[in-house]
Parts: sequence; structure tokens; C-alpha cells
Amino acid sequence: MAHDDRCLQVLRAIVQDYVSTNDPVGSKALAARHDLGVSPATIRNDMAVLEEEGYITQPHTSAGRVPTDKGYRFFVDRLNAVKPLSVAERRAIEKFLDGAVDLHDVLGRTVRLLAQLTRQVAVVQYPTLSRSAVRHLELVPLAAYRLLMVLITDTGRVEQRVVETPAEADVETVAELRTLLNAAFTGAKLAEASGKVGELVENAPPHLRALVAAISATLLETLVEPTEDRLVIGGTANLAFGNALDFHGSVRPLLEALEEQVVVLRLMAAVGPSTVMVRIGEENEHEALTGASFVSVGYGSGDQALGGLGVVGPTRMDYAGNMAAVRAVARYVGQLLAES
Amino acid sequence: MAHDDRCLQVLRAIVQDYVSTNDPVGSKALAARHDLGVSPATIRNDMAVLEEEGYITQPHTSAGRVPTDKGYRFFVDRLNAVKPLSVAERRAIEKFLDGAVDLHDVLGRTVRLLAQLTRQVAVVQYPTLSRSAVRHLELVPLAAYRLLMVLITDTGRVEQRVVETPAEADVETVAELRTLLNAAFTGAKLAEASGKVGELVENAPPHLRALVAAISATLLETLVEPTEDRLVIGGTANLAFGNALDFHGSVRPLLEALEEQVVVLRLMAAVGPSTVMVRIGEENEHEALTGASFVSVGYGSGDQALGGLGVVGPTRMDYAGNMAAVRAVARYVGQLLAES
DNA sequence: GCTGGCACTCACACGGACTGAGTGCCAGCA
DNA sequence: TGCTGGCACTCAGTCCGTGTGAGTGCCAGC
Repeated sequence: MAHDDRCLQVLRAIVQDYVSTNDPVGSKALAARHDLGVSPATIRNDMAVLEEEGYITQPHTSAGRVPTDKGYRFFVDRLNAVKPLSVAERRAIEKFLDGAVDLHDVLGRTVRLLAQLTRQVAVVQYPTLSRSAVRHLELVPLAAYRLLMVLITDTGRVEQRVVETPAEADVETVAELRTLLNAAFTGAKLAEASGKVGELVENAPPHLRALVAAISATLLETLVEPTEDRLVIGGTANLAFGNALDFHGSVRPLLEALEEQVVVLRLMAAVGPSTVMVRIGEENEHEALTGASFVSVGYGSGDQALGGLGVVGPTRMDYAGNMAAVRAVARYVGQLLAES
Repeated sequence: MAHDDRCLQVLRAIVQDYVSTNDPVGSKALAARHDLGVSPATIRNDMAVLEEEGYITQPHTSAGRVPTDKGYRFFVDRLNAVKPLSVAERRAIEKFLDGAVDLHDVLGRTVRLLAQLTRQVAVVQYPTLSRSAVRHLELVPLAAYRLLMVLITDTGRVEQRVVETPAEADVETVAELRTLLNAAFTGAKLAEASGKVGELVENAPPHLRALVAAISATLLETLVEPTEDRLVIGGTANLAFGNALDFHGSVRPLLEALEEQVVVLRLMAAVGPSTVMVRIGEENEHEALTGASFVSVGYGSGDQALGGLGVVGPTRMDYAGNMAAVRAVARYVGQLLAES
């Protein structure tokens, strides 16, 4: 029906105008800025309908309308074509990410890039250990009963732990251990590691058995500890821009939640590659994120994401642009990690 | 002289009151809150002197006085005894830092701890590579002409770089290389590494010479690259508290400067262990840090600092408390790193 | 050299009037 | 049936004038 169709157009126009001006938008301004082909009075009728259905709301009588979370959601769901990035933007991405020397550097550049492209707060998750594969396992003797275990994954992530050994391990023993462990684990996905441990310990030469068990235990601990999922955050300065008022006055709870990391990580857990996830306002269960939207996507070469990245900003954000940026950056990061 | 002495007391009282209340402090309130033994009128005279000498200023006529940067400086320089931390605080430090699994974890906890203790933004620098010693150097073959070099230092820091090798390196060659390099570098301070390289390449067996040269070159690069000095930042939420107004309106430039890292790193470069450095307002050359004070100290066991840590906040901060916290935390971190 | 008193200043808070963007409703027109 | 122009109404934000009070500088007196 022509009517519903126009309602959608009106909603879209409201979202666009409100995002760009940050002022509640009225019927008259709408008619002036968009070629809707109808008069303000008609638009008013449509707006009344939209309000009744909960897509928009007015902050107070005699003010314009503002989209609700539901309104943004509807708008985002109807974003058919993700608008492609400009050539300049693509070039910026390449230039920014090239020349990174290691994983830390890659993620650091990524987060800065995302923050710059979107003018929002950017978050990037380290590649999840459990989905990475072992590239190398190194043992360095520290003292008679202490070893340093260094785990290097194919995504370039490095984890280290000190292992208190049950027996003294001299240099030769350590060399034996290293060979044994690498033979067992190199190339294996870390998620499969726990399955291999039992067999490995059993088949180990008796004099190494206790040591293998101790090291394996530490390895498994490394996987389950919450510290395994690290987050890089950047662009927090974008919160202080002046639209700080978007978060009903204070950005403090939001900053705190971001530093907590765990909140963001939980949101990111659900994300897969290639499909951009958008969570709008109240859709984020966490209280501090009410009033904020979170646009994220997984990165990684395969069909399972190695990790996630995204941006956090006010619900009043440029969804189309941010979704495009997040997706493009994720794709590049995926490529970059697959190469190295 | 009794007069100068009282002036100092008055200044101290003004700083204390202003820090705790954030209101310009007047003569009457001063007389009421502090036992100065004189009347408000007398205090007014002293305040006039202090103002003339540039230690305090009044935002506008008929408002109380506010300390200037010079006033804070004077106050800080006369802080004779650094007030010791409470037992609860000491316990909090221990509890917070115990149980850290690796360097990343230690520094992450440190920055959170500092931010919590001081209610300011905390910054912690990774141990400087050039002052660390090599614990182990690991080589992992990636492809025919590519090696992954992993550098592990005695401070627990791990750096990795991909080396494009001039010659194909099979597993045995890599093993030889590893032995050779570790024999040469293990235990050596990284600052001395550059001196050793020439000799090492010369004495290497001919078939390894090119490879040794390539890897050594990468190692040296790792040391000079600006990426060598990393920074962990935490507690940015404390900027959004409400005293955001301390930074003449906007915390944005400050947040940007913090994310830049380089600004803070430059300030931190000058810092030594055991002596807490305080830079107040304009004393920080960088424009964004005008209006902010920076309290920092080096950490590390020896007489040379491995790195620095500190807090950034409004000039209107609790200098005594922050200096005490920074120093105490640095001491614990130094111990912790020396142990492992 | 300290104190009480006094006149003066001025940021800030309070309150009323005004303005204008925006709305809802209604009668009229295609 | 659906769109349009007109009209009365609402109310946040702004402007302006007044009042208040904290704070000051100065001066005479102890």
C-alpha cells in the first residue's frame, strides 16, 4: 500500500536527519529537506502512526520526533545494500594496516583505523586461543624446578606461563620434552588439545611423564582462563566529543563497562564472520550500554571467526557507514592474519 | 619569620580545601576549617601577598582563591613526608597483583590498581627492551625462506618478528642457528646486543653467516623501532566523573594525547626509580596536558628503571596521596618482575 | 601586626515574559 | 478515501531584571 510505503520513507528520513543534526525532527523540516511529495500535514499523520506503533517518540510536547530503539532496528533491518567504502577509505585501510610487524601491532593499528573511520569507540578482540592452532611450543628453563612455557599460535598470538615442575629438569630433559610436545601439538587446534593430553601422558617415557603432565595442565589452564580473551580499545576520545549527552549525561558507566572488557567480550561471543551484528540500545542487556549501539563482526579466514571487532557509539549513529567500515576492516584483518 | 611561615600554612590550607571541595576558597571558610589562630582579615592580607607572588589567583572578583600551577608546585616541593599508605591499601596492592600469570597480566592489573587507588587515569609502560636482558631467543620455521623470531626477555616481555631469510633454512640449520644465537645473546643486555653482532657474524660458520646477519638485523630493528615502548592505559572513566570541567571544558584533547602514547612516553623517558616526578599543568610542554598534572616514577629492581608508571589527572589532585600510591605500586611491580 | 567593621563587587540563582517550532484536530477539496 | 490548509494550543528554551550572598579591599583601632 502506498501509505505504509510512505511511512517507511518518513521513518528513514527521520533517522537520517536526526543522525546528522542531533535535533528532534519536525514535520515541516522533513517536508523541506526531503522530496516526499506530500505536505507537512500529511507527514504529521504518518508520524502519529509511527509514534503509535513505537518507532518514534517525542521528547516533549511541541518538539520534533526522535527514533526509538525499535525505529533504528526497523531502519537497520531495511538497509538492503551495504554502501561500499570510497576508494580513499579503502586505500586508507591498506595503508594503515600494511607494515605491521606483529599481532599486537596489527590489532593496535586496526583499532585506531576503525576509530578513525567511524569516529566511534573501536574494540578489537585478540584471536581466540581455542580456535587457533599451535605453531610452536617452547620451553625455557628458569630454575631447577621452574620452566617458562611459551605458546605461539598460527595467528601470531603468544602466551607464556611459568610452570612449577614436579621434578628437576636439566637442559637435555627439556630438549626431550620440547621435541615430544611439539610433535604432539604442532599444527593442532587448541580446542583439540585437551583430547590429546591423556594419550600423550600415557605414551610418554616414564621419566618424562610427570613433567609432561604438569606442562599439559598449564597449557589447558591457559585455554580456559578468562584472560585468554583480550580486548584492544581505542578512540575513547570520540566519546568526549560533545555528543556525550547522547548517553543521558554521563559517559562514565560506558567507559567503565568498556574497561571491564568482559561485557564487550560477551557480546562479541555471539558474532560470526561475514554477518555484521548490530545491537541497538536496550538490546544490549547490560545497563551501561543502554543508549549505546554496538556494531560488530567476526574476522578470520574460515567459516568460524577467530575473534571479533566492532564499534560502540550512541544509538544515534551512522549505521550504514559503520557497518560498512566494520565489515571492510574485518575482511582485511582476516586476510592479513591468514597470510602471516 | 612568623609571617612567611603562616603564609605557607595558608597556601597549604587553600590547596587542601580546594582539592577536596573544588570550590574557590575564601578567607572566612579557611579560618573556620583550619586552626590558624588568626582572623579572616589577617588571612586576607596573607592571601593578597600570595596572590601578588603568583601562588594563587581568583577566577573573578568576589570569588575565593584558587592555587596556580606555581602554588601547587610550591606545595608539592614542601611535601616533606610522603604519607604512608594505609594497611588496607597495602593489602589491596598485594591482593591485586598476586596471581598474575604473565607480564601482560601484571601490567594490566597494575594499571587497574593504580586507577582505582588514585581515581585518576593510570599509565604503565612496558619494560624497555634495551634495558632488559635476553632470556631466550627462539626460531620457528614458517616457510622455506621465512622464520619467526621470538625474543623472550628476563622481564617477561615477548617480541616476535618475521624474518625473510636470504637462504633456505631447513630444520637442522635452524637448530644450529638457535644454538649459536642463544649462546651469544642469552643473558646479555639488549643494549649490548648491537656491539656483539659484528663479532658474531664474523665468527659464524660460513654457511650460516648470511642467516645470522639477517636475524641479527631484525633483532636490532626490534630494539630501535618506536613500537618498542608500549603503554597500558586505564581508568579513563575517571576523566568523565564530573570534574571534566577541570580541563577547561573538554577532556577530548587529553584523551587523544593519551591514545597517542608518544606524548606520555616522552614524559616518562625522564623518570628514574625511587624519585617520584611531578609535572604540574604548564610544566608539561604538550598543549593537551596543560591543565593536567602527571605523577610518575620508574619501576625496576636496579638503579636504572625498566619502565615507568604514573597517573594523569587535573592539577587539582591529591598530590600526596597519588605520589604515595604511585611509589608503592612501582615498588611492588619492581619486586614482582625481579622474582619471576 | 592583628582585628572588626564597612562599603563594594559581581557570579549565580530565581522568576516572569516572550518566542517559535511543532503538534493535533477539523473542515474542505480531489 | 486520502490529502491539504488553517487554526488554536503547548511548552522548552531564551532573555532579562532583580536579589542574594560570598568574598574582597581598605581603614581605623587595639
